[in-house]
Amino acid sequence: MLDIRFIKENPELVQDHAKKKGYTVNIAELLELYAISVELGQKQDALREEKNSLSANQSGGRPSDEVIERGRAIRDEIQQNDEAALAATKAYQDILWQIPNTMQPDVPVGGEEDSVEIKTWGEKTSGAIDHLDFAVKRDWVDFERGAKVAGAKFYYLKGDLALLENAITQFALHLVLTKGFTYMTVPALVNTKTATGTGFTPRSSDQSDEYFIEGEDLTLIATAEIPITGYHADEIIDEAALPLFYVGYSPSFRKEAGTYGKHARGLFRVHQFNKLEMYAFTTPDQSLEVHEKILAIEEEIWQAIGIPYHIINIASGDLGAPASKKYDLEYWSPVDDMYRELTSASNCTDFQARNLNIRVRRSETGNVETLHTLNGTAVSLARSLVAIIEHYQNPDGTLRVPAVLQPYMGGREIL
RNA sequence: GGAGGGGUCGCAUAGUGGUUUAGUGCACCGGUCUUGAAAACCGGAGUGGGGCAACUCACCGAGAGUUCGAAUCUCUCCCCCUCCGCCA
Repeated sequence: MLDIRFIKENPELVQDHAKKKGYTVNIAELLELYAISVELGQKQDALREEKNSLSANQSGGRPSDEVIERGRAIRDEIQQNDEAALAATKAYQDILWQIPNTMQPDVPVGGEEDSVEIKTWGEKTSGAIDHLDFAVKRDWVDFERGAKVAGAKFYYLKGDLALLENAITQFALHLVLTKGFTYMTVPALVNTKTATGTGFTPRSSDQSDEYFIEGEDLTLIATAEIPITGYHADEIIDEAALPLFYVGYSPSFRKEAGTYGKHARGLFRVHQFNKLEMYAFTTPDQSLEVHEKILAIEEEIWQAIGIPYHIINIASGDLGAPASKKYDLEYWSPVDDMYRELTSASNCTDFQARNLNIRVRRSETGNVETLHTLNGTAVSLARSLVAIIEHYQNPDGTLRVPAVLQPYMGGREIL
């Protein structure tokens, strides 16, 4: 969520950015409800002050009937006001939670088609066999048995393709580790507080993309970003420790309801995939630079593997609530003759951190402030396999192994 | 899952209804002393909200309750420890 005081000082800005992101929120109503909440809170505080002074004057034994009578009256009044005060607080907070993060000045305004290409790398080629046809012929992937065992869009990876997935993970992990990241594995299920704090919709929402465990306060993670964000919840981190870099490996679960249109075939969009995710906790003044660093690592990975791509600066309408700016790395698909999303890097500034109460203690002043969080995909495995099959296939049905992955495939050059 | 024991301001602890809006030790910051440091002594210091400020409110795992008054009593839940059960 945003800082209510920031909203109070910049109502037009917040309203404008929310609109550009495609969110319908009423800032004027929010501020009105907030004012009511503060006013009721002040009233309660005054009553509590009197209550405290009454009991502070007692030194043991039973106070006079008068004092008890006054105490009862105060207690009842506090209780009566409490309902309205809590309702007012909830009313403004309900709106506050719906307000998306503000954006950085260089975010393009508009919908998906307004995202701006800022860089291209590699050669666009054309004409390749669809990854699913290619892989099924080699008995490398089995969606039919996935459906039998779990449901549509679940799958098995088999043999060399499963081994290649492991090789990609190992290669990317070792590369990221040279950049100062700490490797962690994470809980694949998280509680509601962690999921919603990271910016994912709760169980109650019909738009939720997450799977929920019935009868438990548990959500299957859609990305390791969720448990890593929660890792430092309710902590105050010394400035000297920042930036903190983590790289987490986890399965990712997504319902992907209503996305059965284009590009739904095969491994590109599935209900479960493995992912290696980079994550950073930074001071507010470090996050812009770290965002570029994370993007640079993503580029380094995909240049090393040898997949042509471009980088786009995601337009406002496609950013989502938590991100203040987002880069996508889209690889060039010689099957579809278009770019398709492969990885993503977001600067969520203090939006997630405020939800989960993650702060930094400044070295010089000792002041405490909300820190910044960033996340970026190192490799998203199912999609990585699609890209590699499309670009490294041979006409005879064999697959070349990208040179940097060969050490992780026992030196094999052809699969 | 069962039984028992616990969760207190960074760490360690005191506190079983009213000068506790939480004491003490360690660590931390400032000062005295010292050539400098250590030690000793003096003082300061939690997080969040409201207020221009003085100041004030909330927070002792979370929530609810009893009471004029709750860290302290009651209930529910969460987490940790020990033992048992189950199990990679």
